[in-house]
Amino acid sequence: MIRNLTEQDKEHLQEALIKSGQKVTPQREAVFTVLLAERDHPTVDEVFHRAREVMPGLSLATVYNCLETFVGCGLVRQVNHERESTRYCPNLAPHAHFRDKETGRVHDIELPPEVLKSLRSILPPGFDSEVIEISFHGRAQAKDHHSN
Amino acid sequence: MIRNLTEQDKEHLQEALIKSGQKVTPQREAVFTVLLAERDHPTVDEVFHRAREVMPGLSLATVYNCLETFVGCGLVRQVNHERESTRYCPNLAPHAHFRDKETGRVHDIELPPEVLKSLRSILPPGFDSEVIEISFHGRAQAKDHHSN
DNA sequence: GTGAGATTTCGAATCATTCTAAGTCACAAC
DNA sequence: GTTGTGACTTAGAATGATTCGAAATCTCAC
Ligand SMILES: [Mn+2]
Ligand SMILES: [Mn+2]
Ligand SMILES: [Zn+2]
Ligand SMILES: [Zn+2]
Repeated sequence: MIRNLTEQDKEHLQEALIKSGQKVTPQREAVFTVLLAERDHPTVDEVFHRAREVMPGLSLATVYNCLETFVGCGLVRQVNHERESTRYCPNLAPHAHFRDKETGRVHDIELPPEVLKSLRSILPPGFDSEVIEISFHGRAQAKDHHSN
Repeated sequence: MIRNLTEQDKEHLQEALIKSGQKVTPQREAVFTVLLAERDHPTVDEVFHRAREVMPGLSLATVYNCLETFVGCGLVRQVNHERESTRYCPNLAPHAHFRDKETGRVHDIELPPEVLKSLRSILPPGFDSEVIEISFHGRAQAKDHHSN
């Protein structure tokens, strides 16, 4: 289920952590591994339970800490939908999120550069945006449970 | 500070409530009045304190109830930014939100139909979205504190 | 005016997240 | 090799926005 990190992913993790003056720890590796294993935007609690299977002593606080660290060094994004638990996404390409009303599942939606550009263009002069979050909410036909 | 509702706004409120089988109450009128008075996307707590000035016995639970009712009958929208308290917006035109990193203020950003359309177009077949939320986060030059 | 149902109110409960403080660990300096 | 330092992890308590439960009050059709 939870495969190990590829060499490439391991380097990605190491580089990002070390570049921001932080250490590579077994807990961070385990949490990062969980995030990359499935692209289903897990909650903290879901990450916690998955990571525990491979590292039984891991604490919930540490999962919170790891995820915060990853967000801080740009390894993952937080995804919020209304008042639900925060979810985490390791997809660094620009994309929107679609939350399926029925299943609760969150899907990545590719965001072409020209659409991103047209979105930025609606900002009046003086508004300078660093982050844009786009989220859809509705029904998705369940064609493929591996889709993201 | 808090003006009374115009006849038009009052009718809007009555119509929406009655259409969905609910009653017009003094509390609901007070909360709605507060929402329309300033377009600054207040939190529940802010609505509560403003409405209290005009109706001292009003309870926080009722403010939660009223706002939930209004969202249910389409009179206002909820606005969420990350993990912060939910804010409320009476602007029913399609628009995006811009949260100013420095002031915390939330501004409405007009959303032209063609941009909305280009956004919808990124959804793959089978994805049917009822709600799209777009939020920007960054710095805005404070030209006009009345802007929304 | 009455009664049924909706609404309001207060306080308690929930629950995701953050905080605190103590225990571990990695590793550099001596 | 011991020791010191700072970063990291851990368990549990605290926080705070929101929701729930139950009793009191109001509203409106009859
Ligand atoms: Mn689906
Ligand atoms: Mn501003
Ligand atoms: Zn994603
Ligand atoms: Zn708005």
